[in-house]
Amino acid sequence: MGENAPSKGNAKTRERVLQAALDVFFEKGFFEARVDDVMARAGLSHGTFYTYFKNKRAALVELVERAVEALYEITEEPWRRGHSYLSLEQSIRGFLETYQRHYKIIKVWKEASVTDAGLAYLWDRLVGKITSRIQKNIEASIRRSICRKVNPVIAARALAGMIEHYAYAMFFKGESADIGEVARTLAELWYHALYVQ
Amino acid sequence: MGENAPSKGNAKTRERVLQAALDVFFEKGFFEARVDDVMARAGLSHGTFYTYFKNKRAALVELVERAVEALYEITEEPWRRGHSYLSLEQSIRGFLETYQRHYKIIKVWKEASVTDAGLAYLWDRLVGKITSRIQKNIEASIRRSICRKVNPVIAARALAGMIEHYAYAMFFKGESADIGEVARTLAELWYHALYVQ
Amino acid sequence: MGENAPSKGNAKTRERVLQAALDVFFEKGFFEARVDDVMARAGLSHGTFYTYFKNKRAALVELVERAVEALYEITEEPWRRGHSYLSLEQSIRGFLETYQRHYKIIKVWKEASVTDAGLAYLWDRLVGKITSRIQKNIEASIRRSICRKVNPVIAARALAGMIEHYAYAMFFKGESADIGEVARTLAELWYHALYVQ
Amino acid sequence: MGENAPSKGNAKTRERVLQAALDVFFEKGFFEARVDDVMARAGLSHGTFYTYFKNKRAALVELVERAVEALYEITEEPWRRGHSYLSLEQSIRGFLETYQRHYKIIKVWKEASVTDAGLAYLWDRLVGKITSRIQKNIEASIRRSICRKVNPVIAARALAGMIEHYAYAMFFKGESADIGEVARTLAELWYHALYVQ
DNA sequence: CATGAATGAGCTTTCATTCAT
DNA sequence: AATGAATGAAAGCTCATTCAT
Repeated sequence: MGENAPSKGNAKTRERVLQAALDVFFEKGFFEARVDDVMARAGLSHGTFYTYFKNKRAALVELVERAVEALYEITEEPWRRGHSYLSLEQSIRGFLETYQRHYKIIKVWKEASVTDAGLAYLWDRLVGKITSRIQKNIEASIRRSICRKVNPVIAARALAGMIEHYAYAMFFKGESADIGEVARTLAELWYHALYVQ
Repeated sequence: MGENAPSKGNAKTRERVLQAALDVFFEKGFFEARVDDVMARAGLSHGTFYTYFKNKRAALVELVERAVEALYEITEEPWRRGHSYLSLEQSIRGFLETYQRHYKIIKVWKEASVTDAGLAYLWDRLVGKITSRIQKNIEASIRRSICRKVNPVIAARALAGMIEHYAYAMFFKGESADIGEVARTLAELWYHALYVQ
Repeated sequence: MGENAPSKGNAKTRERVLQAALDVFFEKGFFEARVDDVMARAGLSHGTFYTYFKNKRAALVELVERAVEALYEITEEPWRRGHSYLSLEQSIRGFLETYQRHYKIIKVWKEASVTDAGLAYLWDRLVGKITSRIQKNIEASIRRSICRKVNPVIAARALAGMIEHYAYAMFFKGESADIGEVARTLAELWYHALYVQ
Repeated sequence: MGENAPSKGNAKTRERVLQAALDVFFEKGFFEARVDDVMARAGLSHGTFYTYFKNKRAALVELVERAVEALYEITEEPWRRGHSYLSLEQSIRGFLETYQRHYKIIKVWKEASVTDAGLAYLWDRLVGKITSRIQKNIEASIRRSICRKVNPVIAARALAGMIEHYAYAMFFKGESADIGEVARTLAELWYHALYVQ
């Protein structure tokens, strides 16, 4: 990306603009959102936006980059603690909670990705990281014969996709919202899909 | 939607415009596509577009509505022939093939859905139809005790989402493309996720 | 230059826009002139400008290119008919008249050249063409010993510059405006500057 | 002009700003130069500019006014020592050297004059002073019959313009740069253009 | 029906200038 | 005196849509 902001201005104002941008992007949609709307929300003048960001996209990119860092935490811990159903449920729940914590930026991010290859790539890379971790897990399990002999590439993508898709539907389509039960059910499906018994 | 085109004009020309619209929307993206581009592709003048469609969106809606009809075929046949692994694999394969057959309009549709609630609703309704059918299937299976006792709403959404997500990634992100193997793996995951043994 | 206009639109309207552009550029100056001003003068809407020209500069370039063609006539005929004082006077008078005929675009052209290297180049090329013709003339005259032994490069530039400078001052600074007398005096200076007796 | 700077602030800082302004105006052109650029060059903050100058133009005007004083030296000495070819050559050479010594501000000045009547007037007044001195010289020479009977107003303007034009082309268009030879040739042309023998 | 010239609302961006600190 | 964040007027340009021919 690298087209980020001029390093001018006041850090607090910058924060104010970013927060306003996130809110407005989320509420009106990134494409519908006007720089004017953002700055009105921030209580600043239109021109000030350009003290901090090259353009509307640059503000989004900065928001996304911050989220990326936070979201990488998802790819770190989980799946480490064995392949028990329990650890799986905790991992899935963790994912859903992180997703929820960042749902505003995720919504805007995915919206913008539709016409912005750079942003789409960032998302795909994040998903890819998670997926390949799952894939390695499956491969190890197959080697240890505690898992069915499925194509690990396809299986990893399918199961990761199942979770991602559900999270999206749950938070943005207003579907079943009890994270606990969702995590339990998804973990159960996942567990039995792969593991014998 | 109800904002359909006046049924004026020559049917063949209308067809020509629609086909051009589909191609251009697919290639440039719906938002980037200009009415100009569409009509240049159709070999007609810019203004003629508005003889057939109220606006750019109306052409897309018409394309989507046609696809909806065709896509309902997915919701008809499958899952009917028992709950064998085999019928599942055939159903999934059928879904993937239908998805592939309509991939152009699906791509545009999903792209536009991001900022167009009406189009998003149409997709959700289609998915909902499939999902509720799956849900009923699961409920029946549970009743007949041939299936784990999972939350049928969540499970149906998750598994339907898994397939939909995979199809999207496969056709639009250029991932693993051997439909046969994909269908086999997805069916296997699904089958074991739900059915005992 | 080559960044000219879209080949769309009506030829008469294009002409109307160009004429309005020339007038407005001349009156307000190229930099001060707004596309709005031009189109108001043309009695057309703002947006229409962009049917015909990529931007403000493109309209100027088209005006300049037309002038260039006309101005090349200056470089064709003159200085051919011998080196008599009379032919010199006629040539200078011809130059001044042509300059006057195109004074509007010349003023705008020179103004814009200040910050536009492309336009400056076009003017320099035109002047260069005239100058090198004069230079060859001087060289020939020296060879035939009917002219003083001056550096022909410097002399040609100096004399061409003298005429160009005078034309500019005369038409834009409101100085002595009797073309006949000016041409006679300039010719006399030029003639004696070079030719013996 | 009369819009001069308030004589506030520290004289050394003022000097620093002016020097930076001259350099930046020269390098980027007056219109392209940003107050930001000037102050960055001066190693001062943007806002400080307005402690010393009312606006961007005021800084240029101050630079020009200083140059005007220095340039009036051109109008003082020369042409005094008789009408010999030698004194003429020395005068022209002196002009070229003075022009060269101030070439930075002259370039900017002439650039800005294109859209700034006040600055154009200052230049014209300077040129006018030189020209009228030449004119008087010619008139005296005609009275003493050592010079052809030309229109002294036109001749003075033409010859002064020739020198000015050449200086401009020489220093800003990168043409023939040996001042000695140029002065010699220009003096020769001028001398014979006017004086018999 | 087809045409394509004309429209104009609406967005993005720039930067000289101000002014509280 | 110096700072630099904030301002906001102003301009350029795009393109979906209209409508006279």
